[in-house]
Amino acid sequence: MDATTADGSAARFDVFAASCPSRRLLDAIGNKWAGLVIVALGLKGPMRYSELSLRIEGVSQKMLTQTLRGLERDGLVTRTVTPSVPVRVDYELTPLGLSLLEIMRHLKDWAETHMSEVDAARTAYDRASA
Amino acid sequence: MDATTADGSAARFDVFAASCPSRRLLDAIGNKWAGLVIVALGLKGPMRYSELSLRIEGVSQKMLTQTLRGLERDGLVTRTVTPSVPVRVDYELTPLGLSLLEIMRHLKDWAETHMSEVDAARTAYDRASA
DNA sequence: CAGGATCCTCTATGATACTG
DNA sequence: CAGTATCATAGAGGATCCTG
Repeated sequence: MDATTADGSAARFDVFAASCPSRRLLDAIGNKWAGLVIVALGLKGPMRYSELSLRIEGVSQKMLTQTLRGLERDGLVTRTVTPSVPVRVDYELTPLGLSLLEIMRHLKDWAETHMSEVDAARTAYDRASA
Repeated sequence: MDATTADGSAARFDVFAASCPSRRLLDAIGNKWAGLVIVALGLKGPMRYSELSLRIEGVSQKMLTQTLRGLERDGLVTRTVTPSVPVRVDYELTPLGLSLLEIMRHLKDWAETHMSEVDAARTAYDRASA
């Protein structure tokens, strides 16, 4: 993990450098909705805009669109337009998106396994502070 | 991951419900610095506040303190004060924090493996849009 | 050294209205 | 249906000064 190179030739990754790609990873999945969209698309095959909208509780049109655009730009999802009379648009995970889905599943598993501990710690902390 | 049950009997977690704990997981690691702090603490043993501050490029005092407090509250790190003449404070991952570190390593690995693909997709997308 | 307290600035996110 | 455009706002994040 060298932060020494500016060219990036021999350097691997330095999460602590402001310019490291791994920081952009956090941008990609760290935002409020991207992870949720990826997991939603992982549940089944292609999903329509409206399906996603219904499935992901609380997302606004703007945020859903913005998130999908970002994921498309990053090569994580594909956007397929079918020019029928009411237009139909399907979103689907790319292979790259599927690989990220695996990570999201790890996150999900961690949450399922340890979230109660986090809650307990939080309660204890708050009680001690009060 | 059933989103189908309204009764909640058989349902485990529904990431798509606004109240699901998994959303709070995203809060815990999705913010700009928490993940970085965890990875930093995973590099070696306990670290002092100033060490972390130097290691994590770009963090402000406020954000570092705030992040550490949050992680402590969630039971992911411990805070140990040594009342020497200039006070000394060490932060260290708890077992729970270590388990999350594992996930962070998955994320890091994914980034190292696929970030170039993301960059390529991004470049292509931007070129096509121009 | 390790923060606490303030003030200030964006950015992320949302609500609403409109369109091909 | 699947968005785009616009306006509005809370809160994340940062700069700075101060203290035990």
